[in-house]
Amino acid sequence: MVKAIAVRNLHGQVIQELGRQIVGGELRPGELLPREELLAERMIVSRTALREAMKVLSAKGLIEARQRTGTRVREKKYWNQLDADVLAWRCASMPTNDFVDKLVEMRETIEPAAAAAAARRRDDTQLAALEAAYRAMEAAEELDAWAEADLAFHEAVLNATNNELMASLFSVIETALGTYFLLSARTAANFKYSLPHHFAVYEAIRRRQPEAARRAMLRMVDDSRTNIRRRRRTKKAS
Amino acid sequence: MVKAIAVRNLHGQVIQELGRQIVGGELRPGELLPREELLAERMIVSRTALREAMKVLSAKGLIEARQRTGTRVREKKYWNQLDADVLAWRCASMPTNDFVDKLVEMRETIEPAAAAAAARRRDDTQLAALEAAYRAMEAAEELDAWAEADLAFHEAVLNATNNELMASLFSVIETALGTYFLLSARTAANFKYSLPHHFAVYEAIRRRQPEAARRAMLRMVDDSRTNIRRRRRTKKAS
DNA sequence: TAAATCTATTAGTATTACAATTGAGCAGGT
DNA sequence: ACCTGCTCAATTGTAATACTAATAGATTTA
Repeated sequence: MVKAIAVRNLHGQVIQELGRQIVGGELRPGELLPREELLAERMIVSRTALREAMKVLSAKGLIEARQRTGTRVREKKYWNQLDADVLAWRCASMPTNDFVDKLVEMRETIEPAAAAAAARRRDDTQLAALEAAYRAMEAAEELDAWAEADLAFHEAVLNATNNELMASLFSVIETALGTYFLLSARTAANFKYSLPHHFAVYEAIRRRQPEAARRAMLRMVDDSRTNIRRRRRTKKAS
Repeated sequence: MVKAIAVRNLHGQVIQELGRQIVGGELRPGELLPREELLAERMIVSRTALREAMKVLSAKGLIEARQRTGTRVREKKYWNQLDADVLAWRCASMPTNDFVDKLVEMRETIEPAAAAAAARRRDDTQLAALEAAYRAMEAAEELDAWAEADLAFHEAVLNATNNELMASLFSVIETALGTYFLLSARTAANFKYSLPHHFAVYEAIRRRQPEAARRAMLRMVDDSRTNIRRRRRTKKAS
C-alpha cells in the first residue's frame, strides 16, 4: 500500500528498522531499549551509525534518550503523527481500515476548505495550471494518465490556496494513502466517472465562488469515499 | 511569540542554529554548505555532533547530502512544513502577520470538523473530560487559569475525535501560535467573553449533534479571529 | 531519619582512520 | 573531433576508540 522510501545509507536502514518496530508495536511505549553499544552490535552497525539514526527517531518524537537511564520509547501522544515516515510505518503495520478512515477524514476536512480558499485567492497562473490539469483528465485515454492528471488537479487546487501548510498536509496524507484514493474506486471501465465533479470545482474556482467550490469539492470527496467503501465490501466478499 | 524548545545537547544547538538559518533564508535553497569538516570547525563542534544534527535536518527535508557533491539546502517544497521545529523557525523569522493568517486558516478548517467528529464519536470518558475543562473555564478567576482551561477544552474536543491525526495537527498549530490565539484577543477585563461559545460546543457534543457542534465551533473560531484582527489594528495604531 | 557523597552506568562528544560514491578530467581509441 | 572508459580526488559514509558529563542508586555521614 505504501511506497517504501528508498534508503541507501546504513543509518537510513536503521531508522526504518527501529521506526517500524516502534510504530508497529513490537517495541512498546515506555520500553527501554538496549544500551547503544549492545544495540549497535546487534544490528551490526557502528555506534556512530546507530546514534545518527537515534537522533532522527528522537526528532520524530518516537524515542527519548537520557544519560545514565538509557533510551526509551515515548508515549504515542508525543509521536509526530504527521511525519511522512511515521505515517508510512503506521500504514505498513496497522490493520488498515480504520486508519484509512482517519486519513480520509482528514482529506475530507482539508480539501473542501482548500477549494474555498483557492476560489478566494487563486491568481491567473494557478488557474491556468488547474485548467491544464483538468484538460489532461478530460483527454486521458487510460487509467494511468487519468490518475496522474487527477493528482495534478488536486495539487493545483492546494497550490492555488497560497497556504503551504494546507498543501503540505494534503501531500503527506496523499502519500500515505498512496494511489489508494485515486485509483481504488474506479475500474478500468468507468475511471472518468468523477470528471463532472472536477469540472464543477474548476468552474467555481475560476469564478471565484468559495462556497460553490467548497460544496463541489465536498460532493467529489464524498462520492470518492462511498466508492472506496463499496470497493472494500466487494473485496471482503471476494 | 514562540517557545524556544530548551536544548541541552550540543547537536540540539547545532540543529537550531542551522535550522533557523535555512528556514530564515540566510541559507537559500540550492545553496551548497561547507563540507562537514569545515562547518564543524566553524561551529566549534566535532564532526560527529555536526553530522547528528545534519541527519535530523535531512529528516525534516531541509537539506540533502550526497557523497562527493556535498550537502545542499533543498527547495521549500520538500520541507516538512508541519514539523514542529520548522514551524517554530518560520514563526521566529517571518514578518509574522501573513503566516499567522495561514495558521489561523488551518485552525479554522480543523476545529469545526473536529467538533463535528467529536459529536459523532465521543465516548463518555471523553465527554467528562470536556465537561471538566468547561467547568474549569467557568470557575476561572484570572487570565492564566482561564487560558489553561481553554487549552484543555480544545484538547478535549480534539481528543474526543478519536483521530490522532487531527489532534496532532491541532497541537502543532497551537504550539506554533503559542499562547497567541488563546490570549491575544481578551483583555484582563473580558477574558470570559467566549464562554457561551464554549458552552454551545460542549452542549452539541454532549447531545451528539455534529452539525450543531460544527457551527458552534465555527462561530467561536470566527469570533476569535475578528478579535485578533482588531487587536492587530490596535497594536499597529499604538 | 535525612542529607550529603560516592560510584558505576549510560548517553554525549571528540578524534582518527578508512570505505564508498561519484563528478570531473584525462587517456586512448575510433 | 568525438565518444568511451579509466583514473583521480573530493566529500560524505562508517567504524573504532577514548574520554566527558550527567545521574540513579547505593553508601556513608550528620
